[in-house]
Amino acid sequence: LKKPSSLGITLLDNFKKMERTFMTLRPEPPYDFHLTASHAVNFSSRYGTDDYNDGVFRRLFEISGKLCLVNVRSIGTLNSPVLEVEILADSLNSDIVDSVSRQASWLLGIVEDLSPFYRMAARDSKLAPIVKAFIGLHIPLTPSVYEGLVMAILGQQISSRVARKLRSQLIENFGPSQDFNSCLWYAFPSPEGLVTADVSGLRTIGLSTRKSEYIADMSSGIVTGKLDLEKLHNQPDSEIVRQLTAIRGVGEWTAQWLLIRSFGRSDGFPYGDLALQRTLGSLVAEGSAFSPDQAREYSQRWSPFRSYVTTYLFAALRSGKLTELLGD
DNA sequence: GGCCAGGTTCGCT
DNA sequence: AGCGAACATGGC
Repeated sequence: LKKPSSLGITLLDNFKKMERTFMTLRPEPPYDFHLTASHAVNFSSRYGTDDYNDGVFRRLFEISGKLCLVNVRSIGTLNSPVLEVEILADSLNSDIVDSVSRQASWLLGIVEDLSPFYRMAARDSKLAPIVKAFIGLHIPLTPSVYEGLVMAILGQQISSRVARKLRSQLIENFGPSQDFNSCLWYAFPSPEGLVTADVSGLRTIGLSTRKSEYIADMSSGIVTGKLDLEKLHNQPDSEIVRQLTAIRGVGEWTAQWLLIRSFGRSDGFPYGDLALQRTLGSLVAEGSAFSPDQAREYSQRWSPFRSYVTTYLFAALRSGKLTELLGD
């Protein structure tokens, strides 16, 4: 089977029993689809279940037991953005289409209004050039808190490269999959799937015993109903952090990360993050990294938009443009 | 081979 | 409260 990343746009040619539908979404301008989709896949062609190649963002969703492949492309502009969403599945109904519409909107950050953040950034001479270079970047969000949590735990402490490998391994070993025209696509594993995988199964992909336990325990909590992550959407930031850090395997870094990537809050700030500390150092302190306390202290000036600051700084870092944007 | 990487927990003072 | 070790793996 071919890897999806090598796939052209000829996906539909041989479809016989597949159903297909289209819809359009209108993001809050300014919206840069290429930047936002690139960020969603971490500036590689594939990240977890998400794939971005040839200008098309693709992801396999599992919606009430049915697997749906979603293809999104831009048919608008930065200031007048329009996205075309194509949905493919064995069978479709209006509930599935509604659900895909909601999830795709959330995933690609299309309802976020960036203008208050841009007004603040314009008054900050350090931040302004970096923000300017990524105008229209919205924050991609995880379809479920569970997915964000599992992905964050996988990424704790290890290099981003190792983390990426673990993430694809997790999906390819334990995620539901379906063949679409000789391309195998994977959806994110369900809590049930990872409970079945068990600590021993999770360890086989290269996770430490401890991380395997975190993930297995958390998945089991969701299956048994003891843990309800989605209900945290109704809570204030501080309460989300409090309840998340009570989960074994979740510390402050992970909780702040989830505020940004899974709850869509504007003011998350993972000040314990080594890469963020170094980036802040090169931004304001001539190169020497900030301590966690310094980072948190300095970041106060960016409240309540620290999720965006974090995202734009990482975008600059990961795209390799940070140094050139700093030298004025 | 040693050390570190987009942390967290656990067991010591 | 604060500090150090252990954790799996890949890259330099």
